[in-house]
Amino acid sequence: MIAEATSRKTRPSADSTRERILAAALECFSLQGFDGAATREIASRAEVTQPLLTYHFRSKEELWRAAVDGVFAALTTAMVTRLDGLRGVDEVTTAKLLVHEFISFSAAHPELHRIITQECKVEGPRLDWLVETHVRPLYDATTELLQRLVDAGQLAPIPVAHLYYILTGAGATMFVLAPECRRLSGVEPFDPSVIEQHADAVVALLFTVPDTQG
Amino acid sequence: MIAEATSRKTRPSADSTRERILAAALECFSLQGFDGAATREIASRAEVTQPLLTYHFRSKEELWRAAVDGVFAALTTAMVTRLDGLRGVDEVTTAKLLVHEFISFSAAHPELHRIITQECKVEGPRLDWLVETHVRPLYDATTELLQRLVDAGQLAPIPVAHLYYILTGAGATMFVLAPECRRLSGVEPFDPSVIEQHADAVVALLFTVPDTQG
DNA sequence: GTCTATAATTAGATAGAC
DNA sequence: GTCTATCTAATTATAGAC
Repeated sequence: MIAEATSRKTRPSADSTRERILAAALECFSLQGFDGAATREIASRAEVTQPLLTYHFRSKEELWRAAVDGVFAALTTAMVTRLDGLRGVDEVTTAKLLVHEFISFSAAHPELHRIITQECKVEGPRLDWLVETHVRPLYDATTELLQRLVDAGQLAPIPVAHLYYILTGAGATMFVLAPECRRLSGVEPFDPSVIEQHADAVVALLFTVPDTQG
Repeated sequence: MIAEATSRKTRPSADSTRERILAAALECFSLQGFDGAATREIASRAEVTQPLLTYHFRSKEELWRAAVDGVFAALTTAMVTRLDGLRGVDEVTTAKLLVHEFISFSAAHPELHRIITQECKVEGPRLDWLVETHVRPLYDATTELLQRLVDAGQLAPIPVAHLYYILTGAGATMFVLAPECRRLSGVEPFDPSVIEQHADAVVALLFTVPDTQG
């Protein structure tokens, strides 16, 4: 029905196929790890055959990288978009709202933390690539903000490396361990009001400067 | 050289073999997950052959359970021993020292959190068993203490399910992501003084009740 | 209690038709 | 761009010698 541009190099179906493969790959890799994920299952979820993965992405390794690129791009977009909406807002309020945004993202995309946790188990080229390509920019931006808040007396005087892992761990663990949380407490972690409540809790604990009087 | 009791049912070598297998199994399962861990590698690390695992533990599944029993037994021992040394101490101080103990244990045995994280990715009988057998007693004891502290005004009024995941996430993540932490910050998470500093930080943030005056 | 040898399954990657 | 068929290697579990 619709005339297609003759200049395009790939068939119109290819884009959506790639997208489906990437979505399936992210899911499988985050759930089962790089070695544990079977390319056949990724293909099956994407409703294509297994050799097609090799056609679109040269190898399992490159497919993994493309899938990881995807989540981090989504995170960056979410954080930058939020920040753009906060021009002129003071730094403490901005930081609190960014923590909210980060926790919302962690709930919507627990794959992010799962992938990092998976790869942090064994030293290797995948961890090298992951940290240097994606995590370091995130860490640097976060800890720079945290340091300014500590210097301004808005955060407890704790080294920023510790604050970083307290923030990310406290923020994400409930969603990464969602099936456990549901069983133990009856709380549904992905309920929007629960996500909100969790973010409020983390912000409340983080942004309360302790008495210097012990 | 040494005369052995004739009444024992297993050879003297068997006990130490079982221990070596269990140690190797815990390491492999925590690093690679149940499916990812190869029984051949577990056997190799324990310096035995692969069919011997089947002899001592009927299947890979039962080996996994035995290995998991081991870490949780170690955690229980550590916490109970610490608690026994604190008879007569007030509840707030006790709680703070138990948080320290938990964080020290998490640093010494990151396998605990790795195993839980692994299994929480897919619903299944292993997760059922893990939660009901080992995690629930831990969760119940912890949240009962947290609730008493909230009621006494010693902790911010946050639902205990949230406090539980904030505490465990904030306490353990730095050690679970140790290779990343090292690269990003230069901080060595397993340095005893760093562990101590991290525990102090978590306690400081957790036990500071926010101003009700916003 | 520990081994060697092997059976049955499944993995990622490739060849080549369409 | 997508498929079927297949190769090679690695997996858990088992049989049976010692």
